[in-house]
Amino acid sequence: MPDSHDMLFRTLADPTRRAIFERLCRDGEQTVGALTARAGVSQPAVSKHLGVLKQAGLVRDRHQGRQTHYCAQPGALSPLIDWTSQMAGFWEARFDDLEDLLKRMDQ
Amino acid sequence: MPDSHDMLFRTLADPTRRAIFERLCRDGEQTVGALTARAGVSQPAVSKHLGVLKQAGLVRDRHQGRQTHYCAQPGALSPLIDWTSQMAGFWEARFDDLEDLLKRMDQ
DNA sequence: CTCATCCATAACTCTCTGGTTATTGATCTG
DNA sequence: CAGATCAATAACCAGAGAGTTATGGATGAG
Repeated sequence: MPDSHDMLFRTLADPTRRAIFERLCRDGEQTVGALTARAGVSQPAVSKHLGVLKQAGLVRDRHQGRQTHYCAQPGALSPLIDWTSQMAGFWEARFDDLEDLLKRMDQ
Repeated sequence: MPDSHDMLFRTLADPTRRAIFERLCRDGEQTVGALTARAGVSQPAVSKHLGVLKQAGLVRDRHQGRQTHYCAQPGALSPLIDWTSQMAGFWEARFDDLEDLLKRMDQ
């Protein structure tokens, strides 16, 4: 069972994909065509990236006629935030341990 | 010019590498041998991962005799935190815009 | 109905990278 | 000094994945 961090980090590791997500965060809902126009890669490539982003829960799609609108789901970033603060937390915890140790040594 | 986000995301995308970093955050400074013992991959693989982590600024090394000690530098995660909150920020800004719009429509 | 447009999928290529084993350099030990 | 241990590097391999072109299926327009 690959944890959610894994999918999240792997999904956001690609610059093109991250740019698409950023764009959706900045400017809101976009059609595939609009995203393709600025992505610098072909339309199938954009569709594939959107598929990966959707799989990771980072975007939602909405079909309207023959076009598909995608919008960002920034809430899906929370595991990433959790992980980051956990790492920082471990760091501080160990720092506190060191402080305790120094205090005890000081006595 | 690949921004620092890029290197950071790419570095943390690999599960083995991320596990090594997590371990250094949790348990503090470790030798290559100690890390290899729990990494599930060969020593050269661990050394390569540590090289990548170091390149990204996520770890520091300290040579002592014939062994090398590595420790995490969680401060290097800050661009990642910045990026994440920026994405969330864009989201909220657009939400505020929507609120403004609705307010104006309400008048 | 016919043609055009939009998006997704298929099939393929090519590069990148994470893994391996083998080796070397350096340091500790006897 | 000789042998052993630790970590880094070299050389290589295989799989993943990001890109392409080609195609198909569905919807809108004339």
